[in-house]
Amino acid sequence: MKRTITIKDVAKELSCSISTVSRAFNDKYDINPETRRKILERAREMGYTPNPLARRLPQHQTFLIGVVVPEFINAFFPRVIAGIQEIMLKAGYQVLIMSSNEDERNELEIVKKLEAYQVDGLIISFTYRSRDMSYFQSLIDRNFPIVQFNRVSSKLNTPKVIFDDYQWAACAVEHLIEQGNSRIYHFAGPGNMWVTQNRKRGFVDAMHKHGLPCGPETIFEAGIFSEDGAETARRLIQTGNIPQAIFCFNDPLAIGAMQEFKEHGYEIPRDVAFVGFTESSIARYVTPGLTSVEQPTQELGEKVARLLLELIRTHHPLLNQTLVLNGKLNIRRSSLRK
Amino acid sequence: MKRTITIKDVAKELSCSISTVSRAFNDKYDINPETRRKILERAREMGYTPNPLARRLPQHQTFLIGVVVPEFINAFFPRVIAGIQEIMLKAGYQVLIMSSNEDERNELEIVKKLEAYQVDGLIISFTYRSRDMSYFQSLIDRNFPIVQFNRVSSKLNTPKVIFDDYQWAACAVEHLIEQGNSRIYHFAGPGNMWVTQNRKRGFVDAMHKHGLPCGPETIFEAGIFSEDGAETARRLIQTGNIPQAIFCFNDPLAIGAMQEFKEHGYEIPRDVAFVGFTESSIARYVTPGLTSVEQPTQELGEKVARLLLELIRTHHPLLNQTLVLNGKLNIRRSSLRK
DNA sequence: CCCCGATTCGGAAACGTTTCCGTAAAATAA
DNA sequence: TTATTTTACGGAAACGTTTCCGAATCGGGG
Repeated sequence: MKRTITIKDVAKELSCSISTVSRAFNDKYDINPETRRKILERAREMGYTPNPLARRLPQHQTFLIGVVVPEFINAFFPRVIAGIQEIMLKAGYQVLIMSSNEDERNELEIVKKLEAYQVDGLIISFTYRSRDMSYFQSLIDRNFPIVQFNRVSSKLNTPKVIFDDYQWAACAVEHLIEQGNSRIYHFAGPGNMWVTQNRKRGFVDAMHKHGLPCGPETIFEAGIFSEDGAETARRLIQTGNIPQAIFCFNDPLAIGAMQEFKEHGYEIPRDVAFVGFTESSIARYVTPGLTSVEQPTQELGEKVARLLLELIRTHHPLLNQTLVLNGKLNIRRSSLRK
Repeated sequence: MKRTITIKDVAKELSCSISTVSRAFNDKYDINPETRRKILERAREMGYTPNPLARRLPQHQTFLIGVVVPEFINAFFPRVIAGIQEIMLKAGYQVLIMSSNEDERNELEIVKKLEAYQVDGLIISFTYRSRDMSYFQSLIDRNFPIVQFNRVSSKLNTPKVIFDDYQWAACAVEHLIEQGNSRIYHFAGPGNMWVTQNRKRGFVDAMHKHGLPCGPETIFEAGIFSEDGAETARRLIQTGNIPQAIFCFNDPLAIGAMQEFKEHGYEIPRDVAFVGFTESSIARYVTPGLTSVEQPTQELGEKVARLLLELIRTHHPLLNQTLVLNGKLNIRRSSLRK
């Protein structure tokens, strides 16, 4: 690698001081517009760009923000990240994306790395197992800007952006009820996840509201992957305990379960109807098409990004709100009893 | 944000010089193991971590590498990135992930940003429209370490890691031929992509080898998204020009086309058989399951990362090879005429 | 006891910027 | 004209490290 060309070279070339060159690039008042123009022009010719590393050192700002997600195999998080990038790039920030791979230890390490890299703020969606929040609490105590989304922890007092899981779970279940189903089961997500609780509450309350049974024997902690859905379906089939409809925590769960039922000769939606919760784009491509709650992923990302920017700027405690986003129910064949 | 604790604080606390503290952290020989131990211990107690920004300034190494991918909506690139991270993190590098969103202008801007951030190297997979390689050539001329993968440009003399598209396309087509199909069409990808050419050649050569017709009227430049597949299928259906089997450039194309055929009353694989090329994980969840070529995504990422590390270390021109990876054909119902 | 090499450490320059402070020149006011 | 403010710029410190160079200490061989 050749020696890169620095501010000194430009200063020497134009026989002026480095402070002047710096001022030209930072667009400060203390400079003649004419000289500024000249410097910028000549610098461009010389191929000079300020070294952001050195630049950030005295500035105590890195214009870097860290994003930690539990995975990006499913389409959900990548799309949120796309929304985040959209906003952040415009605001002059770079986004450091890291995946904890659903591993709490990884997660902590990554956050420490990001902290050591002096990121100006952090956007995080937790592992479904994350329990120990003490380190994050200490970060917050040190006034470090953090915004949570999707997989949030209620213990942490930061801005949060979540989807209204409760309402839309209820909506999905009511759709199943409207279709004439009364024996409805719920395949739930991992127990300690916030979203799991909310979707489960939505299920329970919707059932109660219509006077339908929904004891613990109708709720199964299935998990998060399609294999989990298949596994839980298999158990159901073995015991012969088949409901009319199943509301699933997410799409992979639903798709795994549907696959399993189909392989055992059940027809969907005739024998068992399904509703999922979209964290992927495959719902429309399975057969039959999977009715599913759609979340505004891109918008979610943008909201999160804007909140963090605001938090970095003002550190205003009033930002520690919980923003609840709306979605919609995409009705497809898997839930329709025509 | 409170003032962060620096090397000076540690030095003062232990009443030694900052150079000694620095040496302790950099594990250099010029230090008594005993003092080193003490310093490290006390520094940990004080909660000191070296500021990587400042650290990298005199070092002329950032331990940052940039990864530019055209998208990460499909599962393919995220998985490759997972492989890259795996290796890079172990080697002490951070990975800056950026998506060009299939936009050539974006791509160029991102690369310049990454360059300005002094990344130690670049891993890139090009936009399907990327044509102007002059800037990348200039980077290479300046001895900047670049590794290409998947969507590579043959104009650029760098290490490349690609999948053996030619061979596996041929393999996929031969599978269709073995199943008794003779009128086979190809839904190709965007024209200027390297991989498009290779998969197309695989198709053509396999057809020729078995004495089957494969003129230009059997090859359709469909695109890259499921909508493109649906669109192309629609055109075929309108003209009534239906082949026995279709070999698709990728899975989304195949899935979109299958959907379209199904909606028009065709049965798959009875009326039309399908084979795709996996850049996603949905092949097994559509109905019927989509026969598809599987690429070793994780391994690809790891190989790419190792090559870049080697390139950074040695700048050895011998590394400018093209690594060709192997895959496998996952046979599912969409192509089986039992 | 002296000299020399090895070991361990401190001082200071360097990395490429930004920014504070001061000053000369220019512009304005008296 | 002189006094005062404004404008434009240069010098230098600072940011938090690494690293070069030199010095002090120590041990051992002569």
